[in-house]
Amino acid sequence: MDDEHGRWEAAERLALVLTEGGLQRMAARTLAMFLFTDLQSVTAGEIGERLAASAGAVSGAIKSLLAVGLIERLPAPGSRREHYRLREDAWATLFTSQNTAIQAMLDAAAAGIEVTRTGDPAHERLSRMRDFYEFLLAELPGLLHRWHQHQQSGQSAGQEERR
Amino acid sequence: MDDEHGRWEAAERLALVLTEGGLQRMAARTLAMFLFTDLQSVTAGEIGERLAASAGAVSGAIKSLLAVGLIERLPAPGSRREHYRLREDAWATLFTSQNTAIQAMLDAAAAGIEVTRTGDPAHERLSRMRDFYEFLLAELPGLLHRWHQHQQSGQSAGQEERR
DNA sequence: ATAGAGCTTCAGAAATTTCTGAACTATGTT
DNA sequence: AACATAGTTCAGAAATTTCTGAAGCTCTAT
Repeated sequence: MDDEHGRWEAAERLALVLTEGGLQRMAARTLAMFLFTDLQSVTAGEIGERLAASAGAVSGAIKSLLAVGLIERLPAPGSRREHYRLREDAWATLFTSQNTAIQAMLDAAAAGIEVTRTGDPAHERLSRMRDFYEFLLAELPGLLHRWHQHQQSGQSAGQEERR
Repeated sequence: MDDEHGRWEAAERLALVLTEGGLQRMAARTLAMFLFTDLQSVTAGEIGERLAASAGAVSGAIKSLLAVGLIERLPAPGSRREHYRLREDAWATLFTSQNTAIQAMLDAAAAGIEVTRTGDPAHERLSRMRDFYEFLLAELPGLLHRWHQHQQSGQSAGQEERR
């Protein structure tokens, strides 16, 4: 533990996983940095320095992470530099963002059902697809609810610090 | 309904959604074609014709769809052309394929926990991340089980007929 | 007010992904 | 056995994504 080299290597590895998952490259690296830093909050400059990226690239990454709600801007301590940090519910948010993908699939299926005739193979197939995504969408709220309960009931990794 | 133009437009639209979700472009278009065709099975040639794509591109797309288990090769009727069709459980498979992504996140978190010291902010953050993905992974089997039950009990979520 | 640090935007460069076309392999037909 | 059709592979072309660097804007402190 406490292996500085291993830490950033692990961070970059996580960034790759996030990229596969659909995040843009620099956004993924930035998110990983937020996770692996020991600072309570970081500035754009610090991110750029650690990732060896231009200010422009960092700016874009922060913008997109803010947009999807994974990080938040801290009420400025009073200074020139903006401070950001990972949001408390970042993981649930990241997971939930797939709801929109599921809804999009549902819509696509519905559109297909509209333009095909009842009984046609395509119509049947699309109906099954719609059923699945409808089911999935209906299950998600309960799943997140169980997560919050699970969290409340003080499981492992419990001791939070505040700031 | 039964609008040939609208049908393929809807198919291409679904392909875009699938692409956002991480599928390669041609694989996504091919999968959409499998969904929207009225044929019970299709050949590589038919796909290439409909999508106006080269045989090489189609070959690659089929290969990758087979690899993730979304389509299957039909026991050749006896001929030269290979026939393929969408697998019955394609949607559950597509959904489940995210399990590997979740496992990858879990592994990345674990790696980070290894190289940080207990009590460090990063260590705490990574622990919370691990907790979430552990929870998620544990929930998935139950969710798929409920889907299969839901399916059995024949409620096709609406006014569709069965076949 | 002015200076200057930090941030954003954007055009063009660089890197990556994706597709085509042609050569090659395999298989069924005559 | 020879031919022809279906499918696969792969190098290079095309398209797309992503990043840099520079210009411009904003806001704090002097």
